[in-house]
Amino acid sequence: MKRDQIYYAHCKTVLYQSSLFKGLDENILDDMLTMFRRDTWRRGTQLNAEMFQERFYLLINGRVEIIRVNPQSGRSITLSLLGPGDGIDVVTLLNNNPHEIQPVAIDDVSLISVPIKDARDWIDRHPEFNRNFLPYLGEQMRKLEDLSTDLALHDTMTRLARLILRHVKPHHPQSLDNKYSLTLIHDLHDESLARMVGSVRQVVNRHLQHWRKQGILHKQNFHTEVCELEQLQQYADDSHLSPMSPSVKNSHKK
Amino acid sequence: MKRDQIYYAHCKTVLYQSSLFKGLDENILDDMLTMFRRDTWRRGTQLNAEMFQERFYLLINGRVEIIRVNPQSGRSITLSLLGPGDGIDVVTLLNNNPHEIQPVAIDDVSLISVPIKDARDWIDRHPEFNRNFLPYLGEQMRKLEDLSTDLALHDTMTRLARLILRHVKPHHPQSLDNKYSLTLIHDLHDESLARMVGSVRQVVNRHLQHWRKQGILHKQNFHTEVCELEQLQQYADDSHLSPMSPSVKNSHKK
DNA sequence: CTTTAATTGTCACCTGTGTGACAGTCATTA
DNA sequence: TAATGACTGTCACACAGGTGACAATTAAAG
Repeated sequence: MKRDQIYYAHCKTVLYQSSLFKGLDENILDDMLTMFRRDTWRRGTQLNAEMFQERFYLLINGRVEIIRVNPQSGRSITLSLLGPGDGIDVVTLLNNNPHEIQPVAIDDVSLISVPIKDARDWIDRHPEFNRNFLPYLGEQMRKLEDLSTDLALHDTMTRLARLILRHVKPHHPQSLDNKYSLTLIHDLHDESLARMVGSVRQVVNRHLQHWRKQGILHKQNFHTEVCELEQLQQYADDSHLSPMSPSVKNSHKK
Repeated sequence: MKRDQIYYAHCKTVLYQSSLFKGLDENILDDMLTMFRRDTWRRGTQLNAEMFQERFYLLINGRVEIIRVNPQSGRSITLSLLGPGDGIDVVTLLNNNPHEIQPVAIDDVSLISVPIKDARDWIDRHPEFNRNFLPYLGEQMRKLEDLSTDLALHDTMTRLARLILRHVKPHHPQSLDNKYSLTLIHDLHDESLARMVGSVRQVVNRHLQHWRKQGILHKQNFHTEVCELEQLQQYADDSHLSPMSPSVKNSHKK
C-alpha cells in the first residue's frame, strides 16, 4: 500500500484508535502498512475459511461476524463480532491448526491484508508489539469465556439483556433525551441478534417486543435504543426468576 | 527454586513435554525456573480469583478445573480443564482486567508459581517464547470456541459424546482389548462431566447409562473406557436426530 | 405505483432437559 | 463392622424455548 493514498491515512487513523495498535511507534506502523494491500467485501458476503490460512486481514470499516453452523439443524452461532481495528481470525494467525469458521460481512466492509507468513514474521521482528497483542488476545479470550458462560448458565432473556448491556455506548451528557444507543450491535436484525445469544429469531423477537412494551427499549426504523438501563439490568441479573415469591408456588410442600 | 532438588528435575521433565515449553532452550528454562517457588493444593481446594492477580501458577501434577458459577441458580460451568504444563489463568497474565473465575483442584495438585509481574517481565525479555506462547494461546481460544459452539448448537447427548471423543487416548496397538481410555477427563464424577458440558448430573448420568447399556462405554470402579468409537461418533454428529425416518412422524403433513 | 423480497410480529404445539426426591451402591473413618 | 458420607441410578413432573406456519409490515426493485 502506497503512503500517499487517502486510504492509507484513513487506515492509520483507524488503527491508532484500535487496541491492537494504539500507542505503537509510528515508524513501526508505517513499516507494517506498506506490506498490506487493500480489500473490500460487499455486505452479506460469506467468506470461506481457507482464505484465512493464506492471508491475515485487518478490518478498517464495517463489521464482520464470525459464525459457526450446524449443518444438521441449520442453526448457527456467532463466535465474535468484529469491528474496525480488529484482526479477522487471529486464531489462525497464532497457529495453523484447522479452524472451522465462516466470516460474514455485516456491512460493506473495507480491510487490509498481508500474506499470513509476512504477518507472523513481522510479529517476530517486533517484540514490542506484544505490549498490545497479548492484552488484545486476553480480551478475546474473555469474550469467548463470557459467551460460554452465558450459554450455559442463563436463559435466553437474560442472555439478550446482557448482550445489549455489554454494548451500550457511554452516555453523552449533552444529549438531553436519556436514551442510550449501542455500539457494534446497532441495527442488527433479529436473526443476527439471535445468533449472538445462541437462540432463534422468534424467541429474540418475543423478548425485544416485551421490553418495548415496557418502554425499556425504543425502536424507530431499525435503530434501537435503550431507555431504561436499570430495568434492563434487572433482567440481565436474571432477577426476573425467583421474583421475591417462590414461596407462593410451593408454600406447603412439607 | 533450587536446581538441586528432585522436584526441580521433575518440573523440567514435565515442562519439556508441555506445549508451552517444549523445544525451549534449556538455559532459558533454567533461568525461568529459579524464579519460581513450589506450591501444592489439596484435592477439592477452591481457590479465589484474587490470588491470580498476584502470582502466575504453572501446573506440574494433577488437574485443575476453571469454573464459573451462577449464584442465583447455583449451577456452574467449566471453562477449561487444565493439566500438567498448563498455565492457570493465562488470561490474567495477558492483561489485568477483572476476571471472574474459580479454580478448583480436581486431584491433589502440585504447581510452581512466580509473582505475576516477574512472569510478564520474563516474557518481555524472551521474545523467543512467543514461538510457543502464541500457538498455545491459539489452542486455548479454539477450545473456548468449541465450548461455545457445542453449547449453542448441540443437545446434551451430543455434547457429552463430543467431550468424550475429544479426550480418547490414541490407541496402543499392543493392548489387545479394543478399548480406548481417556486423557484428562478420566475418572471424573458425573457432576464434573456435567459442568464440562453445561448440563446437570442427572442428565449426564442418564446418557452415560444409555451408552453403557448399548456396550458403547464400559465402566469398572470409577474408570470409564470407550468400547465402540464409531457408534459414539454417530452420537457426536447428532445423527441420532433425524434418524433416517422423520417421514414417519409427519408423513402426510400436506 | 406495483411487485418482489426481506424482515418483523404472533401463535399453538411439542420436546429436551432441568428439578426435586429418594433409594441403592461404594468407600472411608471410627 | 458399623456408620457416615459421597457418589450413582432412576423417575415423575414442569416449563423454557425451539419449530413451523402465516399474516403484517417495510424496503428495494421494476
